[in-house]
Amino acid sequence: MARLPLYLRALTALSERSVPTVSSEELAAAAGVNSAKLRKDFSYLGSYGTRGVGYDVEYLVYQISRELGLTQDWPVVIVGIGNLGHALANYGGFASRGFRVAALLDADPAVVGSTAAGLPVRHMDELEDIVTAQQVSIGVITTPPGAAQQVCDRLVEAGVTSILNFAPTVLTVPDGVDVRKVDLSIELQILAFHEQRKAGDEPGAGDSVLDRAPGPVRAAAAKLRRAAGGTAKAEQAKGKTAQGTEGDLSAVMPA
Amino acid sequence: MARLPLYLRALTALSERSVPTVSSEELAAAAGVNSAKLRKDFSYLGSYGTRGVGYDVEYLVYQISRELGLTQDWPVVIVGIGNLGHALANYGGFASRGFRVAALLDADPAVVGSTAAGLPVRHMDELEDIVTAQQVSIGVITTPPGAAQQVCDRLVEAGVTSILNFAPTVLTVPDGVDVRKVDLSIELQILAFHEQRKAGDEPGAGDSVLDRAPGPVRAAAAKLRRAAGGTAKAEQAKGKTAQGTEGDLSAVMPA
DNA sequence: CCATCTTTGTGCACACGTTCACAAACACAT
DNA sequence: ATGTGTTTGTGAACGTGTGCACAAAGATGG
Ligand SMILES: NC(=O)c1ccc[n+]([C@@H]2O[C@H](COP(=O)([O-])OP(=O)(O)OC[C@H]3O[C@@H](n4cnc5c(N)ncnc54)[C@H](O)[C@@H]3O)[C@@H](O)[C@H]2O)c1
Ligand SMILES: NC(=O)c1ccc[n+]([C@@H]2O[C@H](COP(=O)([O-])OP(=O)(O)OC[C@H]3O[C@@H](n4cnc5c(N)ncnc54)[C@H](O)[C@@H]3O)[C@@H](O)[C@H]2O)c1
Repeated sequence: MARLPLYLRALTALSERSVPTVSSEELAAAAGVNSAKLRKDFSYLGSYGTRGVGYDVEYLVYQISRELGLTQDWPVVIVGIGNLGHALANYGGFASRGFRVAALLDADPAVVGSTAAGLPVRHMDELEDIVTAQQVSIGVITTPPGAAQQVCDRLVEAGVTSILNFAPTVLTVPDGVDVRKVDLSIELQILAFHEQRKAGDEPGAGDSVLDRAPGPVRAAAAKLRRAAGGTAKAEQAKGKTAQGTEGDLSAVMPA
Repeated sequence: MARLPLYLRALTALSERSVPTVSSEELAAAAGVNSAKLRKDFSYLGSYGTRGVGYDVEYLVYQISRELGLTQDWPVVIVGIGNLGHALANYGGFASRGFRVAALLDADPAVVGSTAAGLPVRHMDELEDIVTAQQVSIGVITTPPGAAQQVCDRLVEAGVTSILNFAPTVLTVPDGVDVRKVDLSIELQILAFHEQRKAGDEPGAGDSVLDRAPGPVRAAAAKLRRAAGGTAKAEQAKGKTAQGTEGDLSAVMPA
């Protein structure tokens, strides 16, 4: 399950404080989940606790680490050493969790050759050699969105079977390849959505009348919109033209 | 729903190519979801398409933007201008999606006063004033994990009601405050988990014998572990001591 | 050795999200 | 105006994940 890393983090914190055992209740509180869920997770995992006492912290740490494959360390390549790539390269939290940065890669000759976090930035041409030689199976993509799919293809071709994608792009990969994406804009948009909910429910304060009208009015409205060659009421959209870096909202009010 | 931003991104891409309408099938493919799911999302949202034709791209873009609260722009503060804070400050994708960086904040005097992405880094003391004056409701935490809860408390106290947390910490907040977390280590660990699954199922290759034995052997094993004062078989763990930056795996083999 | 108390492991019901499949609705050509 | 083709909107079945609640298991104290 996806909650194991959470448990592991809570457990290691306890381990550092030399706590010998935890009850499911305590651990669940520390990890921010339901205690029944935690117990079910552990039972499904096969790890056994002791009734009346709880779980042995050290044993669980080892069990979960093993289950997650953290008893071995995983070489990782980072492709696209810009703002985000630099930050990731400098991040110490990876090494401490069993992930080793095998190489930093970029296509820009101006970036290639510089160092980040003590590692040299190497050229994309070396990708295949590096992946093969060091048996890299995990790749991190921090290139601009336009290059992401192309980089992804090369990674997969070279033998990478797990990809962590930071570019706001939907990657298509063959079966057997796992992709996880981290999209900061989406996170913020979700927050904004809830934020708006809190601040009273009057989203547009105007055009909801037609849209919520049932029956034949709907068809009329649709026809109207199409006839106008676009959004009939887009004039209500803010004048913010936003010279989109990725050009996402740049066309709320089209030409 | 959490998929609206995805749809929005696909739709804006279409909008830039001046595509007037899309079928649910096409859009679903572009967003990487099931078409029925997409239709249900839209119907739940209240936006109407036209049967036999599809959805009006511009109209949908506006509708979703409005639903997400993207017709207004949201001031955001970033706290902790280290590696990650810098990267976020430099990221243009926020501004283009309706998010404006209201201020960069840090506690370190060595960092305060420098500039990042053209903005000055200001001291934490100014937090309350900034949040109040600019009516900031969204805060981003990129401090070390130890400071995260404390920073979170101050943000909430100042009036922030939505928090995006990059520190590997479970934040506790009062009701009415939303927290979303982005944890890169967890993402990598999940990938490693699946990666291990692919590479044959022999996680420990040794100690699974006892653990999977049913019946009274379980109790014996548990007793044994407790008596040994820790993991009876942790000796099988790799010798990698990992001088943990956050000290996460540093205690797989305890003292 | 027995009683009591704590905590696990899990059966079960429930709620939610997902997917299929199809009728109604609309466009378009004739 | 009518038929045909396309696509939406949604009812209903399905699978999954979640949480309650409780019996069994073991610890602990007498
Ligand atoms: N910076 C952030 O905080 C942030 C936040 C959210 C999302 N993102 C996303 O992460 C990605 C990277 O962001 P960034 O700010 O670091 O951008 P950036 O422009 O600073 O860095 C991109 C790097 O990728 C390299 N690159 C370009 N094409 C390449 C190719 N074909 N092969 C290899 N390398 C190539 C460039 O040379 C550059 O060094 C973008 O997709 C962005 O949308 C960034
Ligand atoms: N860098 C990454 O790629 C990365 C990846 C995953 C997670 N993270 C997490 O993000 C967080 C930041 O990472 P980083 O690499 O940028 O760390 P960093 O050490 O480079 O930056 C942290 C910044 O926070 C500031 N700070 C410390 N205490 C503060 C306080 N009480 N109030 C305000 N500011 C304070 C520091 O002065 C520093 O500038 C960490 O929790 C880390 O675990 C980072």
